[in-house]
Amino acid sequence: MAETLIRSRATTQDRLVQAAREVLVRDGFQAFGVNAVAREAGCDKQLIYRYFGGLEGLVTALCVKESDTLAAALEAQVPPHPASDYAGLIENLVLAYLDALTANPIAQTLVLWELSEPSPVLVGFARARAKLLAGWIARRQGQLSAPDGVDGLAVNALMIALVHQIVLARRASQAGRTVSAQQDEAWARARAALSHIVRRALTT
Amino acid sequence: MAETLIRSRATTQDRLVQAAREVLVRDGFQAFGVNAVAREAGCDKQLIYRYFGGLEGLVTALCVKESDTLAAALEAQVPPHPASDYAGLIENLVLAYLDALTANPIAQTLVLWELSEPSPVLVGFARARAKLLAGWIARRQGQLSAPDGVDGLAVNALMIALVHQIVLARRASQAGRTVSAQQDEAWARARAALSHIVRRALTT
DNA sequence: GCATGATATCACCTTGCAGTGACATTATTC
DNA sequence: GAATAATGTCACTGCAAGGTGATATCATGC
Repeated sequence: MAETLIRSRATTQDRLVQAAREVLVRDGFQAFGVNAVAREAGCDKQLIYRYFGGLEGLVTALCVKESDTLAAALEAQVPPHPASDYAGLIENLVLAYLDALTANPIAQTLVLWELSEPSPVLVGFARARAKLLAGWIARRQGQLSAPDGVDGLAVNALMIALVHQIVLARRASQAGRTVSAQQDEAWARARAALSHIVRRALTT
Repeated sequence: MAETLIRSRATTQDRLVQAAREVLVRDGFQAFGVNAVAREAGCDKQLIYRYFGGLEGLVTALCVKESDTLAAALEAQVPPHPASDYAGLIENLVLAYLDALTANPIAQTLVLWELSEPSPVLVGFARARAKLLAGWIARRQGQLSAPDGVDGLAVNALMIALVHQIVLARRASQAGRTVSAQQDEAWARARAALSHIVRRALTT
C-alpha cells in the first residue's frame, strides 16, 4: 500500500521543487511547464499557482536552492596543489568550478536556459553565480593579483565562460548516448588544455 | 497592388528557407515550427512537407546554405597583421571567427540550438563548421605548428568554444535591449583578453 | 460535534501546435 | 483545346499546453 502523503504546504512545496528539478534534468528546459511538473510531482498544477504564484516563482525558489548547492559543491573541491601565485589560484578555481558544474546537471540546465531565453529569474541565478565566484577569490587571494598589463577580471570571466561551454558541449554530445573511452580521453585533454591556458594567460 | 507571386517550386522553396531564417533569428529555435515558418513565408505549411519532407529537411537545407555563408564570411575577414608564428595564426583565426559569428545571427541560433537539443541535422552543421575551421588553418599554416608540449588541437578547440560562449552570452544579455556604452567597453575588453589568451597559450 | 480555513483535486476553457486528405488553381504537354 | 501534372489553399483532426472556477477533503479551534 502506498504511504499516505501528509497534507502539508511545506512538504508539497518541496515535492514541487523536486519535481521541477527532475523535469529540468531529464527533459530539459523546453519541456518545462506546469503540466510536466505537476505530473512529475503527482499533484495538481493548481498548487503551483497557489504556492508559488506560477512557474516563475517555482523557478525562483529552485534557483535560490541551486545556487546554494553549487556554492557548497565549489567549496567542497580541494585543489591538489595550494596556490602559490595568482595563476595557480585561478587555475584551482576554474578546475573546481569545472568539476562542481559537471556534477550538477540542474545548474547546467539553468546556464543553458539562460543562454536561450533570458528571463529576470535566470539573470538572478547568473548574478548569484558571479557573486559566488568573486567571493571564492576574495576569500583566498590574499596579496596575490594578476600580473601587470593583464586584465585579470576579463581573463577570469572568459575562463568561466569557457568552463560553461565545455560542460554544455559535452552534455549535448552525450545526450542519451553512453560515454566511450575515446570521449573520456578527449575530456582529459580538454581539462589539461584548460589548465595550460589559465596558467599561461595569468603568468608573467 | 501587390506583385503577383510566381508559381514556381524553386522560388517557393527559397521563400520558405528565407522565412525559416527570419523565424530563427527573430523568435529563436523554440518558436520554430511549421506553422510559424508558413505564416512568415505567407504560404501554406503543406508546402514544407511537400518540398522538404518536413521541418527537418527544411533545416537541413538551411544549414547547408548557412555553413557556406559562414565560410565566406570567415574568408572575407582580413587580419590586421599577417601571422609570423603559430600563435599569431590562431589568433587571426579566432578573431576572424569571432567577427564572422557575431555578424551572423542565424549561425548563432544554430549553435545554441545544437547545445539545447542535439539532432542529426545540427550535428551536420557542427561538422561543417569544424571542417571549415580546419580547412582555414590547413590552407595557411605552412610550416607553422604549435610549440612542443602544447596540445595545439585541444587548445584550438577550446578557443573556438570560447568564441561560441562569448557570442552567445552577449546575444543573450542583449536580447531586446539596446547596447550601452558600458557594454561596448566590456566587449572590447573581452576581445583583448581573448587575443591575450590565445597568444599566451600558444607561445613558447 | 461543528464551523472555519487550509489543502488538494477535478472539470473545463481557450489557444496553439503537427500533420493530413480533399480541393482549387495554374502550367505543361500532346 | 483537353488531359495531365504541378503548384497552392483550405478545412479538419488529434493532442498538449496554460490557466481558472467550482468542488471535494482534511485539520484545527471552540
